[in-house]
Amino acid sequence: MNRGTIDVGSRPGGLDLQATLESGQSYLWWREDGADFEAGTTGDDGWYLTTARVDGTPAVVRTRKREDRLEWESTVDAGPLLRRRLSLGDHLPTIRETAPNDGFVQRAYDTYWGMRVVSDPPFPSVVSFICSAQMRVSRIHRMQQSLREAFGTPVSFDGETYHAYPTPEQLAAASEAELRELKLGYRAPYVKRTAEMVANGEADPGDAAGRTYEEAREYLTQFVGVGEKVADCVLLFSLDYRQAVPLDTWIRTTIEEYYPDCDRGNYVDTSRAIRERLGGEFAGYTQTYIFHYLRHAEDEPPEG
DNA sequence: TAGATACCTTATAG
DNA sequence: ACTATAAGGTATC
Repeated sequence: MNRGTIDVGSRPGGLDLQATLESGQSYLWWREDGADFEAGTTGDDGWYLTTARVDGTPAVVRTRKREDRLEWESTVDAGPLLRRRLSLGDHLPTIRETAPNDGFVQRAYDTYWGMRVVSDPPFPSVVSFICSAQMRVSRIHRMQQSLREAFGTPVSFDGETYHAYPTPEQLAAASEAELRELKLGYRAPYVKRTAEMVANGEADPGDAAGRTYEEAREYLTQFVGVGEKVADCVLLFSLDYRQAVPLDTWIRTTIEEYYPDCDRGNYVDTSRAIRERLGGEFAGYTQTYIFHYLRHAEDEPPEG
């Protein structure tokens, strides 16, 4: 068993672990206490678990926050992995500086200050967001758990057996019927065909990185089940395009209510307009705070 | 090229 | 109880 701690208290903005992991950015983590992310259970002093691949080998990691330190235990040295996946190097005050000085945006930042935009591995991120179409957050999460348990490689850790997130090859080998049994619905063939594309080398979501933002989004839409919105999610939550603003039903409501002039009637132009309105470079970061705030704290009184 | 429609399944509202 | 509706949309026509 490898163990370690990471000081997060001294990092600008600190770390709100629960908000980071339960805000619908990543579907690759689960709570050790088994509580549903939508159950409203508060506090981030319990363990969160995930799997990862280190040099191709499946690993298990668990982490929790104690005071100003992030503690972790793992089958491997998980320090570097956590720093990256949780974006601990992001300078939150600099990011917040770019956000508009609107009341509800500032309240969102106040409420979840310390929440970081994650950097998930590309393939699991693509599959997660293909599954997200017309689906509730809790069920997207459940689907990824089902995929891991049905098709992932078993890994032993601390006396328990876990399952790594399936590889493209493992998902490509699954039948559409098997995927439908896991309640993926019409997303089942999308997941299978995308996994096949990656497995046979036709394309790789990681290859979108390095392109300009809009070219990268175009590249990702070649995968089956990946449209503009899902592509933006992958760019933001996996490939470090912090300007990407996924136009989901929540942000569309926000645009309607607060920024009606940004509605240009189509995805690409509306996306560009709201991206500029939310500060450009880190617009997606701000969108993530807004999304989480609208879903969970809209009725809470403002802080201060 | 822009617009309408079908699509799995489940939780929640009415 | 029972039906309608919506859920972090996309593919297809």
